[in-house]
Amino acid sequence: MAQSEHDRREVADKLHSAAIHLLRYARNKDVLSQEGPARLSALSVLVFLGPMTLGQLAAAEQVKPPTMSRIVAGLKASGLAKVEGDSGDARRIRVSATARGERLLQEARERRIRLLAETLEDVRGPQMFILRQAAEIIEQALRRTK
Amino acid sequence: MAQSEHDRREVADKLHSAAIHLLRYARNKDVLSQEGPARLSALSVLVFLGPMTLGQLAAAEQVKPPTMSRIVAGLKASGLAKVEGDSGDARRIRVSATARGERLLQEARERRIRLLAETLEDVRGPQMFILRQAAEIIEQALRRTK
DNA sequence: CTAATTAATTAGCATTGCTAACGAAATATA
DNA sequence: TATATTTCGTTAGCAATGCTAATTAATTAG
Repeated sequence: MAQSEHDRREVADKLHSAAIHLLRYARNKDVLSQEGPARLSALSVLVFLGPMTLGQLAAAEQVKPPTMSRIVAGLKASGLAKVEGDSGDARRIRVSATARGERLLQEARERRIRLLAETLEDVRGPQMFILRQAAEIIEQALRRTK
Repeated sequence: MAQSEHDRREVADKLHSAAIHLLRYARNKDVLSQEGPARLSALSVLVFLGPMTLGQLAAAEQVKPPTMSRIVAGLKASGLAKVEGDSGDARRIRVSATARGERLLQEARERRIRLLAETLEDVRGPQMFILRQAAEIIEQALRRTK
């Protein structure tokens, strides 16, 4: 069954709106970590995907290298990430999360998730299943597009 | 059937991640409008909820008044919003979208939606239904929490 | 009529996005 | 091999967006 263009756009619009509202709500807790959203996001990439070069990190975060250069400098200054030279190519650097960075990220993540979970408190079993599937469908669709 | 705390957190985490990725992807097209995301978002509030004071707009966007003051100044400078004195309380201002603001917003919105709709191209009927329901469940849950 | 509150702005700071220009290192080519 | 090109990261400088503190003007309370 082919989906009509109209249906797809309507769902796209609703999803976009819901995503904005969900993140705006979750954002409030990130303030507690004393680190900005760009740094937390980059840190989470380092924690979950492991060490990588600055360019790879910039690509993963979809920002330009100069932007990531400053984000990494900030993480380094806060002791959340460390930077080593790449063995084999002296132009590259190897960025990785420190133990403190991993801890801080898990805490920030905990807070966000707890906040969102409270919001979902009244959502019942079948609806929870729908949400779980929806998240999976979205990620798959985005992966395909990339 | 009571949802376990563990399940709720897992779904919250997945939704958070999916929302981040979805918005990061959609963001790219907003560049075309030559207006930043904060201005487009404020403009959309004006377009869909109608004229309001600066304080109301700040509250709707969950930012502080000085931030909104500058956003409104930007919109005004671009001819996308206009500002009038409030009849009855000279401290207040009445902010509203101009015709050009409405047009630009619809165009930016169109681009975003079209981009996301393309991403959902391969999503079939039943899954589309899940996404539609998910968006609704999220909005409802957030409305209850607010 | 004064005092307190409220609405918006201004000033100043930090973060985060960009492009342009640069330096250093690696790779391709003549 | 020597030079040219490409690649990687940084620096400099701009704009947008978030904040708090302090100011101004208007309204409301006492």
